[in-house]
Amino acid sequence: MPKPGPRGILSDDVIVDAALLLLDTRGPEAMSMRGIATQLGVAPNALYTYFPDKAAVLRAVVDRLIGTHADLSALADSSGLPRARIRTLALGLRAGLIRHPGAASVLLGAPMDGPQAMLLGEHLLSALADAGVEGPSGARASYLIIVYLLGSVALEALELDPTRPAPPEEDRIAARRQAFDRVPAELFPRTAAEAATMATYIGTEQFTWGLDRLLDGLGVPA
Amino acid sequence: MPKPGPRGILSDDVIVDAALLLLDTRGPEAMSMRGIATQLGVAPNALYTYFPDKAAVLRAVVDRLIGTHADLSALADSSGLPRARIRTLALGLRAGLIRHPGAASVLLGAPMDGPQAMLLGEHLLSALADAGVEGPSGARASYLIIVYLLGSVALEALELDPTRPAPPEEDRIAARRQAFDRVPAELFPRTAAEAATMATYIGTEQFTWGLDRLLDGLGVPA
DNA sequence: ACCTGAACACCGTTCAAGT
DNA sequence: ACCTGAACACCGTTCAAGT
Repeated sequence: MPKPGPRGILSDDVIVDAALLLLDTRGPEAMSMRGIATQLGVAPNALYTYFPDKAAVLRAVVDRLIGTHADLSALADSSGLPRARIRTLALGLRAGLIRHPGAASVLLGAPMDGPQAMLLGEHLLSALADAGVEGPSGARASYLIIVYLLGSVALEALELDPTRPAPPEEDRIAARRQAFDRVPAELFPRTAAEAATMATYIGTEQFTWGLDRLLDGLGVPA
Repeated sequence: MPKPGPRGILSDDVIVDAALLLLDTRGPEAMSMRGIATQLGVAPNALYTYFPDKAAVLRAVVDRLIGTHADLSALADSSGLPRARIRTLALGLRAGLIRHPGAASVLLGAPMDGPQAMLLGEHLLSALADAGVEGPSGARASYLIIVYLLGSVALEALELDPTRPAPPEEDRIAARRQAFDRVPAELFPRTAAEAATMATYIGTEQFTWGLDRLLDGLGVPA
């Protein structure tokens, strides 16, 4: 326990690093102000020099996740087809976020108003405009895509253990299949009948299928 | 502080009632095991006779919210057009959930595997089948609609004060408009240009627009 | 400005005990 | 089976103080 005073260890970035490490290794509950401080070898209240409260730390974590996993260069590459660019962005961002099994509860618990989130929105509007979806429709469409992306990740993350890396997709689907096979067909006949498909709700395949239906509905040409 | 022993006050339902009351009046953070117990005039650990842990209470709260606000009778009424039935269900459920400003964080934090959620899924499959969306596509489509619904509510709830009833929609849109008017046009030109539409992201209008695009993409006839 | 020590008002959960 | 009292190991945040 050293004396008080500047030690030159802490910064916004270092605090977000420590928060993410805790999130990935020990889950969202471990991402506490006290936990982060301990991780950094610092008193709990030292963090309050850099962030006004825990909510501010969470917002910074959200922006970091988006900045790290949203491939804006692919989205911005105007030589590619707009639909392909949007698909690449969405599939990559989803995959990156799923790799942080505890991230979903943070993503939908803190507003996406950081600089990286704004940048993502800007590029998305641009790609949609290239696809002919412009003006108010473009704005609505970009929000719709974000809602779908975050909603998918959140629902999928509910079945993951936030304290460990996500298992291979086939294992997760097999686990779901077992769960749906136990659904009583007398009470829920249609659910039971589609148990095999229900099991593939999660995963890249369902996400891609839904994204394509969405882009169809938005009139983004294939 | 009475003596220990049965008092005939507690039950699963009464505990969920108290949890919802706290959620609506004092926000998700107030919905604690200790808070619920105090609300019921009972020792904190008394709840553990009825629920194994807090997560189980949250699952029960989620199922109650769905059961209360999902109008299954309208969805099941096979005399109506399938698309209209699905729209009525989705719009009603969204409106009901938004009325609990703190509910979103709970909805996407606990799995939707309760009996009311299963029943909703079953009816949704049925309405989609009536619209010609059957088999695996029907299963995928029903999940897509749920993702959109919950994602919308969650993102919209981020801007609400969970400790107070949601203000009128026009007030919320006006507040958003002011926020978007402050977006620097040099950094985010497209975002700034669409500020007026961005402000209407939230609300019934955006939700309805997105739902219709979704149903279009799913091939549900209008 | 940057950090510590100590404290305040909370958590979820468990364990032993009483009726 | 149903409930209490007391305790354990935690939280976020604030305040006064030291460098």
